[in-house]
Amino acid sequence: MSVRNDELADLLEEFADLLEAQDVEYKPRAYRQAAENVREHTTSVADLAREGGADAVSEVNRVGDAIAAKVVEYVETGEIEELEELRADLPVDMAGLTSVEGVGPKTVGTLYRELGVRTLDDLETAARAEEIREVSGFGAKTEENILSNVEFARRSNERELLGDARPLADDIQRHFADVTAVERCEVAGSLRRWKPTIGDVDLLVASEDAEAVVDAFTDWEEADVVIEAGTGKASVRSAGIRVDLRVVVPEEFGAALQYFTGSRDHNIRVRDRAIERGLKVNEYGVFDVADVDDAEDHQRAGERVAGATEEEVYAALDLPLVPPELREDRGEVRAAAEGTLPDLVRVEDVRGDLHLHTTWSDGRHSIREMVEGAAERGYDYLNVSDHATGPGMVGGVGLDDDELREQLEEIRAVADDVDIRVFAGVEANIDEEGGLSVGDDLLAELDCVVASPHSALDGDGTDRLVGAVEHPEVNVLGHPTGRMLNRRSGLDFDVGTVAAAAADANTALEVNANPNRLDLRGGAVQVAVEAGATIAVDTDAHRPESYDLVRYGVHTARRGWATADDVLNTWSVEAVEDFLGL
DNA sequence: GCCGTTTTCGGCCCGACTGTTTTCAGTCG
Repeated sequence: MSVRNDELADLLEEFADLLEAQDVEYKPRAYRQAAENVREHTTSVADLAREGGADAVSEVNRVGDAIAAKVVEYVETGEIEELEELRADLPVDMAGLTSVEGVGPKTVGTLYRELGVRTLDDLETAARAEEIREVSGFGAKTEENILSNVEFARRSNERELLGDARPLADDIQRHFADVTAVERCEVAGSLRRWKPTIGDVDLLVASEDAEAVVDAFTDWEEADVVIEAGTGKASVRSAGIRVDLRVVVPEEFGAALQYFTGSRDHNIRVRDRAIERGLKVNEYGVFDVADVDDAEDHQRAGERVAGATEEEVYAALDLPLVPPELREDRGEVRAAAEGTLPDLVRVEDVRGDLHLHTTWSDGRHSIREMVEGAAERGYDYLNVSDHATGPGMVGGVGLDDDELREQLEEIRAVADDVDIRVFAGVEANIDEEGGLSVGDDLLAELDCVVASPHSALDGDGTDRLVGAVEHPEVNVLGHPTGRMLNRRSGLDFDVGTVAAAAADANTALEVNANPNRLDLRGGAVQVAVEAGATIAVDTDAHRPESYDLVRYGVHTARRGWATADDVLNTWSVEAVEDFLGL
């Protein structure tokens, strides 16, 4: 059983928290940065450990010899001796306790030493017994805050889905559109980079009247709780999601937007480039500090050369604007400097959807309604791809070959009746050996075959997925890992291997736009595109309104550096027919 | 513990906010 990157990253974060609770300096940051890079690494770090040892693991950004050795130790033995010692000194549910708003590693350490608090339950009990306020450095207010935040922490110990957070951000942007003090309002942070899950919603507003903006923010009808409200920033919770607002003056808006969009590693690259040019970049602007004695004297030291817009911030560093989706320190600053940033696919480039369902399987609408919905969006084509029966299909949802033949007739009948091209397809199931759940003769009759894994969604799926993409009748590999965000992590597989096979076999790899999936993820798309594979961005719609989810898929593809040329369903009908061998 | 096209040693981002302090610590982003 392989160890997932997430699991390794969680361990390293626990390491960081335990060290921080002991007042160790600098190491916690090192472990945290290593954890983040392990989590985001596009291949299995455990495999690196097994195949190349500590040397291979230390190739991961911000992972050095010491942490690499610990990763190898964990992969080989299932534990890390030093971590076990730290846990013995501070035997607490660190992740659970620090998930309480306002409770960090140091607080955890103090409350364990003073009150023996080890779990969320202990924390709640101590707060109710009014014991926490007796501890030096704590008071009644802190105790009340802990008590009110424990319950929330218990309910939501996971990150928010992009698909939940983005509509909330859309709503507050509409709210701010009517506030005269707001000159500009943009989403920042990981939400602006369209990460599949986010910690909170970051909003940035340009205004000369910060107080009025903060007031309008806390008055927002969707704000359930005001967490804090200062003169230049404020935080509320809405629908269980934390929303952070920052207000800046217009001439610093671009610099602040760049700064708060991140990622941190991207910003470090940008800052390094500034330093090379005798410039300083921070959230207030770009400053020429070549003639300044002490550039660190104050935040706005030197002559301001940029700040009002992001374009001018990047331009001051001789760079074009880097699209937010690329700001992950995966080579984008170098590409920008060399003028080789990709011309990323856009939502409006999409001309059809190749994966959707109807009442024939588990969809909510008829073939005709799904076709008309696509036509209303202005699509040129769509592929009706209901579930076939087979492994992973429960409750009689999937169609057997006879039913699929029957459905084929109805698809052809509807197709003859409408102006857009309707492909007859299926979503077949990939079994554990990489075979399909539909007969080859029927597959050959269909226009566009989507093959997806729906069962046995753990372990290494490389061979299985290669088998599927090499099947001569398969055109699209649907949601390749089968992951469900916050619920299951899905198959592990070597993206490069599957993508190379897919490129050879003329099979597209799907970015499933459903916000619970976003599968492939951006990092994998980047590897796939580099390997020459074609991408399909599909919504897996079960109703016409779900076609709107396509934006999540497109932005995920953008996170993978995909251009419109890389994405099958931005092509013309004729080009898609050619790809499908029709 | 990590990192380096000025460093293989000596630095590590830092400001806002809150609550507890009576000058600051912890958390968060």
